[in-house]
Amino acid sequence: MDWPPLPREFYARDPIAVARELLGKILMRESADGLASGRIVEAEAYLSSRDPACHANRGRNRKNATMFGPAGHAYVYMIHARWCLNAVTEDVGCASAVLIRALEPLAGIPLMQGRRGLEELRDLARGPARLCQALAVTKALDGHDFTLGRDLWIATDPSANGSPRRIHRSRRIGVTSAHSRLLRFFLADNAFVSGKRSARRR
DNA sequence: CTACCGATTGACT
DNA sequence: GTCAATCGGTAGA
Repeated sequence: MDWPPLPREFYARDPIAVARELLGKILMRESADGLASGRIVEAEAYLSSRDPACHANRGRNRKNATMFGPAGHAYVYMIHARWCLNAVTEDVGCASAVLIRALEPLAGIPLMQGRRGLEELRDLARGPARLCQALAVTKALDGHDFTLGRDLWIATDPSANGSPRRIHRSRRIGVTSAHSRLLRFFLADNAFVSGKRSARRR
């Protein structure tokens, strides 16, 4: 079974559409340690200059430069001493992105358990920094091209067979500005979605 | 060089 | 529900 990467066109669109459609896709990570993967169950859209919470809102700098580049690349940044992973969306210069917030672990679970230092499946990748630790995603992968289909990429789940999924939307977690905007998307009733119980409901 | 920040997490009541 | 540790990046002196 192979896992072809989503094409550039998937990412080169409105980040809200990309965030919604990333739900149910498989995030793949291949490193020297082996393969690990998980189903994306939660994502948030960040809308560039039209979104005060977006890192690119105040213009380009060294840290956010990847967001200003082409869609389909990884934007990795650090918050509270932890790494978080985004997919760059829209056109070059737009600087919008989708934050991948939680995974349901699929392959390489012992590898993820080792990296996280715990066993509990539900805690391995429930949260943006936890999933980066579980998949060994660091600044070294900032700017990485997801469409290459190696190291780090996103694929369609062949077992998903297009079955409709219930998607809920809510306020984004943790942001201090534009708090009221409903730009967080997650699979309803999925145990691997982050946040308190109240944040797992619409 | 120091000071400050944060799209978080984990431990706690 | 609350709260503080976390530390690399960045800005500014």
